[in-house]
Amino acid sequence: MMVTPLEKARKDPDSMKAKILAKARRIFGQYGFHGATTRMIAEEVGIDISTLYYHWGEKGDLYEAVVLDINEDLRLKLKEVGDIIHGMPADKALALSLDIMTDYLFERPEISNLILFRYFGKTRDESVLDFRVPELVTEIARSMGMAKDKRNIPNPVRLRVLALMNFIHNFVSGEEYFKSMLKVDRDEYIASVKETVKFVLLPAFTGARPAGEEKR
Amino acid sequence: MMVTPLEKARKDPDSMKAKILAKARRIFGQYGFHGATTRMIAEEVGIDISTLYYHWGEKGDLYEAVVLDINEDLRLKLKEVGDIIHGMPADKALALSLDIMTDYLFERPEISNLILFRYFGKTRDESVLDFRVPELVTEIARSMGMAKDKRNIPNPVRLRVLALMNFIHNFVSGEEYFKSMLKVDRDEYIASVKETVKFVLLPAFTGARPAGEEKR
DNA sequence: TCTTGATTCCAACGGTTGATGGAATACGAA
DNA sequence: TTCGTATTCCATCAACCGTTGGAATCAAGA
Repeated sequence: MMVTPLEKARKDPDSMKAKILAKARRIFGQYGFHGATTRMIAEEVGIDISTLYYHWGEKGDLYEAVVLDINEDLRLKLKEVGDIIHGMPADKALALSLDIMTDYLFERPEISNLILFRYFGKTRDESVLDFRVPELVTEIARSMGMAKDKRNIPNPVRLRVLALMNFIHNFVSGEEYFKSMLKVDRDEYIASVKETVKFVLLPAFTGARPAGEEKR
Repeated sequence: MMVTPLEKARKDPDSMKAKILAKARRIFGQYGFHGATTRMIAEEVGIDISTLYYHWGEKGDLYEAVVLDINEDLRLKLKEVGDIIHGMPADKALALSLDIMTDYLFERPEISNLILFRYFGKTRDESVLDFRVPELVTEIARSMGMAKDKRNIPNPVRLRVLALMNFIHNFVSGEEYFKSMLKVDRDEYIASVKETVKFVLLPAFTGARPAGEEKR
């Protein structure tokens, strides 16, 4: 059984492979594929650039590993959330899921950054570093009970799930920009985001009215 | 009175300055600041790279011109929409605004791309190429009647307006990715996006229930 | 026609990037 | 110790980047 470098890194978080991967997540997340350089990453880890190449091969391969790594994190978290909300009424379940995921992503903004980069940016060479978004979308739709046939999620539902995920990603990735625009600190900002997320999403997805604002 | 290169280009759309600017919008939008190269832009226009430098100076200056150019387009369009919906009831006004802006942005996806790049990406050198988002947000909040005091928009309202704009930008910028995920063509995709936009946003912002889905 | 200025291209520059070969170093097995 | 393997660093490469000087070309007025 083949063990990939990524599996090794995830198994032993103290290994050099894992250290490089962790820094690479942050740098790629901040600057995107082209904006990040292998030298920046190596310097961040405190190693020579050739050590980085020794462990991860070329830049594109490291980037791919980062993408897969983040995918796996997200998958695990979604599963965890799915277990927590299991059996709850739909409106409570959604509100709680949104809060948990918002907190989680604010702790790991590279996840949101990288996913949005993947959606919106083109890479100069047309590599196909696939985020497993389709599977994640299916997973969410399933655990939120948004589709009757759990196997075949209809397109409108898919789009709504995407909208829901992106909604949070936007606020996480745009933190610096939006924070300075609103002139609030991080804690205030996160609280406001949670409020806004629920204000916009709950009515559409559960029929609940937001708490006493926007009189009809 | 000083006339900036940007003003010249906007005044005479057949000029070389304007041609370069138009291509630069698309390339910067697709690849971001670092992903785009001056050579790519020059090649797209069909000119030598030094001609580009003759007209626009260094890369950062061209990028700044692109940002300002797009800002102006967006401002004009928002004003136009503001006039159209003037006097309409809130729910009709919002629905119509969303449809118009969605169509508009799908015709000029570089706008959405560049705005999102600005939010989410860092540039290696910390230039402050400001999108006038705060002013645009104020403008929208005002014309949608989302704040009582038109001068001082409260933060929660600002965040909701941002959410509203980003909602559309996401689907416009992610077109390629999402289209292939849903396996639909462009027309179908745009129609679905419009539907989703209204499905999610109308309930929260106007209290309307989406048309006959999601029972209760 | 000659002149002048604006425009365009060719050729090249220094710096940075991704990437590699090979010499050191570390370290456990024998 | 000696060997062998895994790891790290130094030095360097070719390609590409942003940028510029200067020569050629064009357009229009004198």
